Amino acid sequence: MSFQALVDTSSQVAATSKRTEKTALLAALLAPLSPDDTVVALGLLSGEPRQGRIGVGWSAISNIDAQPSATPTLKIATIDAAIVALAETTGPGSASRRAEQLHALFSAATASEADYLKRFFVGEIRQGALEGILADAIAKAHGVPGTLVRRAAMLSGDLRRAAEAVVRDGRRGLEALGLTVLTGVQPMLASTSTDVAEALAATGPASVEWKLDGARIQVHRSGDEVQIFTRNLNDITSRLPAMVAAVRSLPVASVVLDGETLSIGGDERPETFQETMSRFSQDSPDDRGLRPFFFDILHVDGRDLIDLPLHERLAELERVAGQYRIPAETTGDPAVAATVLEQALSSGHEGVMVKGLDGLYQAGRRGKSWRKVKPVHTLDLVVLGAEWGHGRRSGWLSNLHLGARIDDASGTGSDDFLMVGKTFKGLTDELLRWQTAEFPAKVVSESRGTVSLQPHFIVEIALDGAQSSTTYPGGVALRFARVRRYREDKLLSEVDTINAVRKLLKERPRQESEKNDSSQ
DNA sequence: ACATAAGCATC
DNA sequence: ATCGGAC
DNA sequence: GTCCGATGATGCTTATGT
Repeated sequence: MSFQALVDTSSQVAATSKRTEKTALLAALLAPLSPDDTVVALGLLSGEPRQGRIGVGWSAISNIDAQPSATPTLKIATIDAAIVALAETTGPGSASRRAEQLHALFSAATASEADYLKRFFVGEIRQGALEGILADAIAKAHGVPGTLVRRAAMLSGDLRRAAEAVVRDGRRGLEALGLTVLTGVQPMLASTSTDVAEALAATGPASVEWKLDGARIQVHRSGDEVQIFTRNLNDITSRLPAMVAAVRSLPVASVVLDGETLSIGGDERPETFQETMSRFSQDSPDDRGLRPFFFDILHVDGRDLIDLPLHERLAELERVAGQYRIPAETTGDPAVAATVLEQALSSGHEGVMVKGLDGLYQAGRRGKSWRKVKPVHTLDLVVLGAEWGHGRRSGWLSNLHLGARIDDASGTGSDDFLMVGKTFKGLTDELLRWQTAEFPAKVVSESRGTVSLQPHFIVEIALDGAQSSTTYPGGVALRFARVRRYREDKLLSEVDTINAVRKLLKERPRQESEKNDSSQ
């Protein structure tokens, strides 16, 4: 593929917002593929180049023409900041003019930047970047059903594998791709329900399992060989030696398990998510504080289990790894499920998963037979500022800076506020229009895409909880904050206090000595 | 040598 | 992660 | 039902700046 064709197509892909058009453009790119080709398909990523690093974004393209095509590989590259910036900053003009601009920028990139980009752009697809569209495009280009491409990609954990298979062997090659032990499978995801009754109504009789606040793990074992993957199929085997040993001791020759890992304290209660992440992310770790909890099994001793109903998989899981099973109860009764939820919460966990007993393991899908249920908190907070949005939100004030009220012991009502987080979620186009129209009247200053506002607008925020923070002045930050609605009926004195936010911090269990102290 | 920022990961 | 919008 | 795009907080490792 020529550089020019690449630039032309990427510009077009960047310029259209219609999924079908993107698919068609990419399919045209992929159609002339032969097994000897190295082909570059373009994904378009969100975001803008980080300040001072724009030069990095461009040098990628200069290397693409030079890629050797020694092996019959379909290479899918994603063009990140380069194409976004190309579309947004160069304005109208011929593709060749844009190409010249790009070349000028490439030459300004340092050697390390170019090296980084080679790794990043060529031969790698960033997780989640337009994969659906790319899968459709690949299917279209080769005249096979999209579902086949997707299934192959999910089970082999990698769109590139599926693409290679169609290019080389057509439909038959796709159909031959399946679950392979020691190769990551895209994990099944869950949809959300507001309460256990709603979840059970959707699933029917279910396994109601504690939802633990840790990191997803997928464990493969074949003989003595063990591989552990994250949710995005990153290989973290070397970071978890104790877990590898535990898996080696299971009474099987080969197995694929799905679960969660987190840090559990001496009192058997979970540590904070931050603590878990600290242990989980360290490169030279002692992972003994990290415990595995498994909730599914995809393969055992030569048998794939993904197309068996959940209750049969759970029976296998119990047999193979019963000691590591996540706490769960099977029921169709909402009252029983509610009790399980209460137990999970009072034990310090996040909520429950409700999983239909007849459901199959739908790799990579947000299965309707898996529902997560977590309690939702709400707070009334004040808007301290807002940021101008990007992409489809450009021209609108989008991301809100949220403040909690400082408690006032004098009782006269304070109007001082501490920032506790930001959110852009939950805003409809109508709300974006509204706040973009209303906020300017209260602006006190503006700099670098952020406007500061007098405390005036009060907004109801839904959130999952709070976590300790070193970046915010009150020492707490919101977790997964989203806008519910504006509260024009509320007074500033009714804004929730910083202490109310702090109460949402996960409470650590008290030590025995403290319990004794407090009872005196 | 040390401090800060970028980049990527988890949720 | 979550959410709204587009398909 | 799915996918995409726009962004949240935080921790660790590595690159860059002084």
